[in-house]
Amino acid sequence: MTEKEQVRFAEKANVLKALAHPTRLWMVELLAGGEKCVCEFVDKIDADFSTISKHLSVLKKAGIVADEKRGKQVFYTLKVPCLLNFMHCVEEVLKSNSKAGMKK
Amino acid sequence: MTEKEQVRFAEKANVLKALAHPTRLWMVELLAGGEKCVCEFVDKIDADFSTISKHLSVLKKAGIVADEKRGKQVFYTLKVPCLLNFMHCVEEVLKSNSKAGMKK
DNA sequence: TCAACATTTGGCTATTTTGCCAAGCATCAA
DNA sequence: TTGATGCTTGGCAAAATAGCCAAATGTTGA
Repeated sequence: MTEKEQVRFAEKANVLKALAHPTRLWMVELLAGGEKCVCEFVDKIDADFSTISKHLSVLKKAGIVADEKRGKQVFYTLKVPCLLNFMHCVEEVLKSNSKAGMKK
Repeated sequence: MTEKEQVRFAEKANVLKALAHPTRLWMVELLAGGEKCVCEFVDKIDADFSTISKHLSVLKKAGIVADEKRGKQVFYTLKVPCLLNFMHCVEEVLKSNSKAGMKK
């Protein structure tokens, strides 16, 4: 494996790492329904404002969402809609797991 | 968010977490070309046998790969081919990132 | 200018993840 | 049986991640 390939895999892993958290996954799914401001996330779950903000920042650094400040609020949008199709594939995995009884 | 939904997001996040590692991503891509035994992975990169084995076990627990012992060797196969399409989407993210100059 | 609001950042501890080494388990050949 | 081979597991230290609190920042309305 060349060094270039290694870098490539690391970059892809970073994008996945950003998605690999229950809260962030939930955020991405919410964003699929259109832009949201930070406060909307905070309202919907029981988590610290700062925690939400940090999660959004992780998604942003990974290039998954974009932010835009308007007035006092910051609105986030999903930059990469194809992520939603791919979620279906993750669901496939879960389905196959439950079918298999999924001995851990 | 109901508790059931929370569990669901956690499960999906687990699948993603399993994929969110450079070495494991590389393994999945290799497996896309057909089954491989553990030794084939070890041959191809400079990592401990035990490290490789543990990575494979992570993928297996997540339901992404299946293993089958034949003789002295254990062969792994990709259980969920759709994961490869989804990789294309991850590539999209990278492409969009590099286009944007990607200020961190 | 001041105060309230919306959000981000810094700092910290607790938890999880990684990857190496050594030890353990099967399988097969001699 | 014994030893070699292929792989997994346990244990551990180092590194990365999570989430809370407190403090800092930027924006608007009074």
